[in-house]
Amino acid sequence: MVEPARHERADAARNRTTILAAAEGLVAECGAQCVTMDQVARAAGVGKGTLFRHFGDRCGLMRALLDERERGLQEGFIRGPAPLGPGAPARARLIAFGERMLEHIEIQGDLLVAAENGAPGARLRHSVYAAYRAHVTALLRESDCDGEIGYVADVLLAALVSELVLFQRRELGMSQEQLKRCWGDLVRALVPAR
Amino acid sequence: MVEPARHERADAARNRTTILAAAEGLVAECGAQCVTMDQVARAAGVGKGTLFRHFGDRCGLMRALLDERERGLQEGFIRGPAPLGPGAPARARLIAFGERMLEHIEIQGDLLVAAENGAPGARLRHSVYAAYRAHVTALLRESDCDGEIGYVADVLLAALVSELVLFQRRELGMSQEQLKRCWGDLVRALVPAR
DNA sequence: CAGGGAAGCGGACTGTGGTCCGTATGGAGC
DNA sequence: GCTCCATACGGACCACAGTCCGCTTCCCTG
Repeated sequence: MVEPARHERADAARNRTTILAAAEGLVAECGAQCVTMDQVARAAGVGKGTLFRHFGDRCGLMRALLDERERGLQEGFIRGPAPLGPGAPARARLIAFGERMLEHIEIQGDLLVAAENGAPGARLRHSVYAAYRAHVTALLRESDCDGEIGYVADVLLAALVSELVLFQRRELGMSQEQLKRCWGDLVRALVPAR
Repeated sequence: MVEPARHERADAARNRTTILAAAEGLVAECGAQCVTMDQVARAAGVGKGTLFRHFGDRCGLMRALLDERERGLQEGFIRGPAPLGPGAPARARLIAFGERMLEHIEIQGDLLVAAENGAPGARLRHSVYAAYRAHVTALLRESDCDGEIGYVADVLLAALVSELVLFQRRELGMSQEQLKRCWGDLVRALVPAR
């Protein structure tokens, strides 16, 4: 999605950046929730068809807006410094993973919700979920977690779904520190100490 | 929603049942996913306004279709025989709770997804979620679960979100028995043995 | 530099969820 | 049975996501 598949034509590349800039501005201005595709197209001075050609659907556009930061996240998990990256024990890395995600949701919350709110199940089928799942699964395997590792990964990731986290933060009034503490307890309860 | 708020007018009551019957038929025929509100209105011989007056929105209609069965579920949790109902130790009740939910999802899966796919966070704010959350929270408290009980309840319920369960069943190819086993392991890991 | 064809563009169009408001009707009070 | 008005009805109407297709532009080839 972020790569120009083969040879992206000059006008297409120009349009993509224009659209992203316009979308970014509108989202900053009035929230991801209330930005419409027509608005973005108009703001970018581009036809609606072009919008959908580039990003597939609304969620695709939102994901594209998140893409850069999301890639930063993934870099941190894979190659960054411990305890997020390699070097620390798997359980500590899992805890750091969750805390990092919670911080990410804190900042990008609404955008994340907008990006996930697509066709039912689309979120789970998407490659981003697969990547997180693979990461968590690997860490679980590394720490000799008993039981079905894939299932535990799904449960852990379910605890980090942005819709739920925002509900806990805003509706239940939990603080971020509290959520991080709870996440740590959860991981410690599910993953043996080594 | 299921009660005639005060004195429901005769024509209104008639329409409600007609609509529910029509919707039920259409859903049975071609799946909850692909039934449109116009279709239901036409099939029930009723205006669209009437539809929305009675059920608020699409999700409301789907929830109404689920309502009877859902109420059966809740009855079972609260007053039914052990281990689902009172009498068994809390941890066993929690395990039974999850297994019952998994069976429910097995049967009502698509309808549940259609009923949950509303505005972001609406599912969590809805009274049905609150009821399940209260039930799980009470069982956790009863079993002297350490840590933030509310958080653990959210995590447990997140593992039972129908979107996720259907993904695990259909996309990951997990069997229902496997899911029940995993659920049991999850509860046992999070709840002390007493 | 010219020609041709593929890639891209735009905006009219469609389908769907949801609202609005003028009209019809049930049923309470007489 | 009659009157009256809160309640409910219906379908035209709106907003928005997503599609379609005739036209334009880019850029590769010779």
